[in-house]
Amino acid sequence: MDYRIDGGDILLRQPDFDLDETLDCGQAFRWVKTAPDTYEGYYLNSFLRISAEDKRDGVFRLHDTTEQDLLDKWYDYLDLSTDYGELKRRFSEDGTLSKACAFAGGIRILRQDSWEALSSFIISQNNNIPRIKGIIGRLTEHYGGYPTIEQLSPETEESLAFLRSGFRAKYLVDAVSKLTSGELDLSGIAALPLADAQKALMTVKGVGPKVAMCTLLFGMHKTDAFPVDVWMKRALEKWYPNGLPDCVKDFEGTAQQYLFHYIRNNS
DNA sequence: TTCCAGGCGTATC
DNA sequence: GATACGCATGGA
Repeated sequence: MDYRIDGGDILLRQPDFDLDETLDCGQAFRWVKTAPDTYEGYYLNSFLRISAEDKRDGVFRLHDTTEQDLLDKWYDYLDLSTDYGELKRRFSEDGTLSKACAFAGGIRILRQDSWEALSSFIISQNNNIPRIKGIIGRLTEHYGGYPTIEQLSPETEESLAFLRSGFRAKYLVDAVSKLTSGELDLSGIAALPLADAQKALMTVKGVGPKVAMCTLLFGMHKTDAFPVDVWMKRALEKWYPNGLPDCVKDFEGTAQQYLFHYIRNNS
């Protein structure tokens, strides 16, 4: 990791990283673009303002933060240990993926909190991104931050009406119930093989194959988890009717993000 | 106004 | 196991 301290900020040199493509691409819903090339958001309850200082050289300014926070939080959250240049070289054996990686080469998979990912993607189903952000915004405003499972445990479908999340409220309540009772344990699920983990998550009402895969990919950093939504169905029909190419092995989810962004912005 | 959204539960065959 | 349909809400 290439960084230096600059007053109260950190200057980070990081190739293969674009703020729009990573923080505003539908994998996380709490980042707000507050100025050109500037985002503000949270990992759990840690706030960060990050801006692109020099796009050509891939230099970013992490405002009002410390070396300790970079090493303890943002290094993991922004997945700085992964060499995306190497991954993109692997993916580029495939013609379509080569174009997808060239189209948006600054995508990274954020390592989000598992509960935030599970609840966010429950909210995301049959919904559009602006409204998903609105519901999650009301959620965090109400609790003064992203609510923990414990904070949500007294809530009911009726008491969550302020979210205006529609039929999804009862699904949140069921997830909280199963996690509070111990019937379900996210850290335990993270240790399971992919198919078993997906099956366990799907015991929650409102969690189907896609939401489970999103939880595994974005909330547990299972890079082989491959969420198939309406966009990926179109991509698979169009480009991969006979299955994914071998070059994505173990990183199907990472490849999915490039393909998702590519087909979503080119059709 | 009408359509549709990073799906899923349920009913039916 | 496959397929059809309804679902809360609001952005476009």
